[in-house]
Formats: sequence, structure tokens, C-alpha cells
Amino acid sequence: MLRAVLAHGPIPRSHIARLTGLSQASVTRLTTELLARGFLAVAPSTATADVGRPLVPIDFDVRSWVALGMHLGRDRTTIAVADLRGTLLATDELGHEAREPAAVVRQAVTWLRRLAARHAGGAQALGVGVSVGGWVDPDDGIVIENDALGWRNVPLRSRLERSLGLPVLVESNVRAMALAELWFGVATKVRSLVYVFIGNVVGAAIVVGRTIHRGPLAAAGGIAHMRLASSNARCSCGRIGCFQALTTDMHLAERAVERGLIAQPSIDALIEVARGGSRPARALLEARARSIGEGLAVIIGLVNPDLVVLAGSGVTAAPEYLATIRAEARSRCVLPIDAERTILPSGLGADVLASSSIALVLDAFYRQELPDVTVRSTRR
Amino acid sequence: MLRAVLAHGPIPRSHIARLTGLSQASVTRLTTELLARGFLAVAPSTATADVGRPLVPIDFDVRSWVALGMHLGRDRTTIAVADLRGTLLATDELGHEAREPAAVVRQAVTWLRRLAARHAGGAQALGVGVSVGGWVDPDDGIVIENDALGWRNVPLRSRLERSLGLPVLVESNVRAMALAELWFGVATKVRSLVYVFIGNVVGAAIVVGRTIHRGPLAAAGGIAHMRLASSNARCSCGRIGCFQALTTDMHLAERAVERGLIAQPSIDALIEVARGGSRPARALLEARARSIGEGLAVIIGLVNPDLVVLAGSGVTAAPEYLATIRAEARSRCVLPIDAERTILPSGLGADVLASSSIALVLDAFYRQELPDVTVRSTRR
DNA sequence: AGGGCTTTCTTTCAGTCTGAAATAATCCTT
DNA sequence: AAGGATTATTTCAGACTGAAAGAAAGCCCT
Repeated sequence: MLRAVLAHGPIPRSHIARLTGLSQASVTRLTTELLARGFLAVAPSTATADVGRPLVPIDFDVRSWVALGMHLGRDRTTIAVADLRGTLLATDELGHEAREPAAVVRQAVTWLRRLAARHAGGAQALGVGVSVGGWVDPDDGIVIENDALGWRNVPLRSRLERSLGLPVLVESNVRAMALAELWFGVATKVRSLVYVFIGNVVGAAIVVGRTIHRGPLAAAGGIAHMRLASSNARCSCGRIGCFQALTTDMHLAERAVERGLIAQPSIDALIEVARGGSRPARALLEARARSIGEGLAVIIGLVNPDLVVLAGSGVTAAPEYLATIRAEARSRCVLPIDAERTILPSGLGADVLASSSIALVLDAFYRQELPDVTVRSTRR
Repeated sequence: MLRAVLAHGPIPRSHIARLTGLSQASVTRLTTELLARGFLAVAPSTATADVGRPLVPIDFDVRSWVALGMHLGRDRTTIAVADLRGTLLATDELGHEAREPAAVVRQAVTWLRRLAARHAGGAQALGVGVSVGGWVDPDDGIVIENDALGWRNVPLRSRLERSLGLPVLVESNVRAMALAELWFGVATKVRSLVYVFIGNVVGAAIVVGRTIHRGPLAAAGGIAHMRLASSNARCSCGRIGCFQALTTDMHLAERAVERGLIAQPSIDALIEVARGGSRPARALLEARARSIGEGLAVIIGLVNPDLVVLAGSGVTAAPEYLATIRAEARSRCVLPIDAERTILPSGLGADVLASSSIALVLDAFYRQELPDVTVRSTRR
């Protein structure tokens, strides 16, 4: 029901009933409960049909509840406050003072408290979504391994729950971003999805039946060392031709430096040069796009999702290569895929990090998995 | 509930309640309904605890219902009758007289009717599972493409339902086999699974949350053209190093002929020679095992299933190479996988084809997806 | 202004499913 | 034959559902 409200903005009860297949009676009962709990509110009625009892549009109550989120990145923490619809009310970025878990957590907690106090307007917080890179076990809320921060087995959830007194949802950043895409991005109407992130690291998240598939080790989505045939670049794992070695920003930038196209290894500089007309720079970026397409073909062949969403600086910084990616994926794939429709760039803008941490909370909320928030129908 | 009965054989109601988490009251109600409908029966009581009211073991009623199945292969049709537990009551193989859909279907229907009449003992048939190679759309029951039989867009289900008057479930053979593994094989206790078949063709099936994931084109599990780096064998698709080109029986047999190891391209002959001590023959098989392991590493990294099940003549005919497959997969995989536990050979014997067609019916039955069979609790 | 008309929303009612707890059943032990 | 132990059944109340009847709230028309 909440999904119908999310998807269709302010919406009258009778439409909800039609969309969800529930009876009007059930919708009324549920909405009264949700109105009482402060999750929904009556929206100002817009001009509607000129006959019959007027529609009463229902919408999320953006005043009484908020979701909080934080993304713990290599160099900075992004914190966010958002309403139930996922609209960001405020975000902030904090440069790390130190990378020790204790210091990062302390800083994030302090500033998140402050941000919430200032922008939540007295609303209650549903919970806190924590998006963090590397290998994460969401069930226990533990960061198993994060090279960027140098963390190993950090019990993030228990620490944060203790100091914030709110439900905390820890998840890998790639999976969090996939959820954001699923709720607020281009994948809202899709059942299965593979989200592919290509930036300084590469990773994927698999969604089947609108549920993230994590696997027993919470490690599903590992595409870094998928072997591609198109090159023999050496990967940090010691092997040759890994997807990671061919597609990360860093790899490309280093190649460009080797070839004297740019002075410092920076992907932005390389894109700049390519846009300036440099043939070899463009060739490098084209080659990466083909590698990405090649990898996608493998993923699409194996998983055949409704949709593939591409994200990360490796894709968004130079969208002009999307066509190459699509063409390569299509030609490598035995399936007759419609690449224009099934391979899409991320629908989230610059606020991906903030949105993705928020998506963790709202996903749990919509699924009724949040510990203290359960909705049952009222009977009088 | 039925799953508990399937897993734990004859089992008293109170145990079912404990296993399923239902209350004893609900279990009683459901069992009485299922007993009345002839799905369950009271089993002969075995000697049990020597105090208290004796347990009444409940088991499937193997007399009043059966499942029927057929596998349409390249050269022959396998037909089967089985009880609700999946135990085969009778199977038969029919060589095709012709490969036209009409001829194959007519023959299969005739003989399946006869087999059922003879071995079902008056039991009703739940439905007919049809396992067929190639690209199949199970929703519409259409065989989109099957090269072995030369079929294109054959509306198999509608034809069979008309002539048999029973619910018909059409599914690709690989997915049917994965279901059989899920219900009767080594994957009964597992939530997610990738089933990898390697024989004259290669293919996979993906199970997440004990449900087959098919994807929008019903094409999930395509691993044939996944690129491996270990060789440059040319695939029928025109590319180099495809998984298919490196691992099918036919490919291996042809290689062996090229190298003069055997006279006729036959995988069995090659295995024979290798077992006889031929170094180059063994090297060929070892190389295939490593290729398979390499492919598995990609699959495991991406999907991270609870379990990988290997099947098909490419694996079962020469089980001595399983260790190589596992070792290669483990070494190629960045995850710390326990290959001995998570990569297993199929748990089904020679009756795979029959069992897999039966699994289609029982899977639908257990999920209550069979059109005329729905169970609701009784109230008096 | 007030009675129809139309549509939305609410309430009533009956039905289904559930589990807790009381009750019945059935065996073994003494 | 009574007592004990345990399983199976029934009774009961609670939760949820949809169908249908009823109330509400606007417009239209005279």
C-alpha cells in the first residue's frame, strides 16, 4: 500500500484499492491506522471530477517521521535526513579526522544528531541507514573488510545503536545504491535488477523479486575478478584480464599517464583530454566501455534481469560512452536484448550516497522489518 | 507443511507443528483436510516413546495421487509416473519415430496414458511435468527454440492439455533438473542454488529463495558463451574461449580425435583411454575440469549461492575430476569458499530425466500453484 | 433552497485463518 | 483399575479480509 502511495504521489483511497487489489474496506482501515500513527496525512485536495463525493488524496506525512542515513566513504562521511518519500531534507559531508572506527563513528553521530535536530522539525526518526564500502554482513551489522578505511570486523551496528538509540541498518554501499534505485530511481517498476557500479572499485548488487540477494557470505555481486578476454592487463589479484583491472577509473588513468596523455593519474583529466579531441584518449575510454559491455553480457546471460543499472563515476562522468557499452553488450549477448531499455544509467543524481543510505531505512520500513514500527489494522 | 512431511518421512503431527512453527491446532486442521483429499495418509505406527499417547505418523498417501512427467530429448522421450514423494513408480523410454512436434506429442501421450493406467493403480494424476531442452517459456508453455528437435515456437502446453485433460507444466530441462535437486536431491535444505549442467550442451539454473529465477525472457542461466581465458577454442558462435566451447562432451571428444587419442568422437571412449593411463587424455579432461572450475568461480562470485550443484555427463561420467574442478574454483574465487561443501555433484542417479519432469509437478503442487488443487483448512 | 445524482468513504457483517488453552484420547506404569 | 504422560482435537477469542449496505459530500437542476 505504501508503495502505491510512493509511486503515485497524493492518491485517494479508492485508487489505492484499485492499485493494490485490496478492498476499499481494508484500505480505509489501514489508512486510518497509518494516519493515526503519523505515517500518512491528508493532502490538500486538488480539483477533481465534478461529480460524486470528492476524492480525499492521501500522502506521506512528511512532518512526523524522518529517515536518517550516513555513508562512510574513504575520505568523508555523508550524512542525510529525509522524509518518508525519500526526499532529502538536508545532507552534509564531513571530512574524516581519523579513520579509526571509533573516531569516524563519534564524528558521524555528533553531526547526524545535530543535522536531525535542525532539519527534522521535531519529527521522530524511523532509523538510521548506514552505507559503507567493502564487505559487509548486514544481518549482524558488521563491517567484515573495508580496505578504503582499513577496517576489519567492526561491529558497526551495535556501536551505533548504543549511541543513537535508534534501529541501525548496515549495508554495503553497492547494495544500498541498488535499493535506492529500486525505490527512487529508474527501477521502481522492475522485479529483478542487477546494479553495476564502476568507479574506483567495481561491484554489483543482485535484486530478485524486489529483494536484495546477498548469499550466505553476503558476498553476491562480486564481479571484480570476472575474466574478460579483451586485454591482458594485470590485476591486483595477480591474474590477467580481470573486469576490475580493465574498468576502474584508476586503471584507466594510469594507462593514460603511461601513454603520456595526461600528467597526473586522474580520470577527469583523461575525459577532458578525450573531449578535447585526443584520439588515443578516446580510444582508451572506448576500450573501457567495450570491456564494461563485455562484462554486462556475461551478467545478463547468467542472471537475465529485467533491468541493468549502471552507476559510478566510470559511467556517469562520461555518459557519451553509454552507446558503446550497450552496443558491445548487445553484440556479445546471445539473447535478443533491447539494450536501450534494459541497460540504463543510474536515475539518481549527485545525491546517490545520501539517498542510498536513506533507502536502507525506507526499504526496511516498507517491508515492515523495522523493529518498533509495525502497522496493524484498527477495529473499533 | 508438505515440505516437512517430504523431508522427514512419516512424521507425527506434533513434530510437524514444531518444524513448521505452526500451532498444533492448525496442523490438525490442515492434516484432516489433506487426509480427506487423499494427499496424506496415516502411516503404520512404529515403536516410539514408551510413555504418553502414542504418535500417529502421517505420510504422503501414495495410493490416491500420482504425478506424471515426460522429458523430450533429442533421440527419445522419457516418461514417468511417480508418487507424491517423487518416488518413481514406473518409467519408460520411447525412441522418436519422427521429430515433428505432432508426432512426438502423440507418441508421448499414448504411452504415458498406458504407463499411468498400468502403474498408477487408479490414482488420480495431479498433472504432467514436461521437461524439454532449449529455450522454453514456462508461463505460456511454449518451446521457443530447441535445436536438438528442430522445434520453434511450439505451443506445447495447450496441445498437451487438450489431449490429456490435465494441468501441464512445461519447463526447460535444466531448470526442471534444478527443481528435482531442490526437492529430491542434494539441495533440499538450501535457500539459493546454482545448478550447472555440462554435457553435450551447457546451461545453468538459478534458484533464489527456493524459487527458480527465470528472468523476463525466461533465459536466466545462460553460461554457454561466458568467456574464459584459459584457451582459444573457437565456439559455434564465432567467438573464442566460450565456456561452451571448452567444456562440452563433443568439444572434448573432437579434440581427442584430433590428437589421435581415440578414433571416433566419443566422450566415453576418451574417459576410458584416460583411465587406461593415457597422459594426454587425462590432460584433456583435467583441462576441462579447470575450465569448469574457472566458470564456477565467476558464477559463485556473482551469485554467491548457498550451493552449486554440478550435473550432466561432463561431470558425472568422470567424477575423478571433481577435485580439480573444486580446486580451480576455490583458487580463482576471491571468496573463502568451502568447495567440498558448496560444490556438489548431483544427488540424483540415472533417473534424472524422469525425476526432473516429476519435480515440475510436485513443485507446483507444494506451492499450491496447481489449478484445481488448493487446500484450505476445514472447520466443523 | 432543496431534492436528486453520483461517487467516495465508512461501517456492518459474515467468513477464513490463526494460536492459546481446555479437553479428549491413548498408551504405559504401578 | 487408577495415575501419569504425552499427543491429538476441540473450543474459544482475536486478527484480518471482502461484500454489501449505509453515510457523506460534492454537483446539477428546478
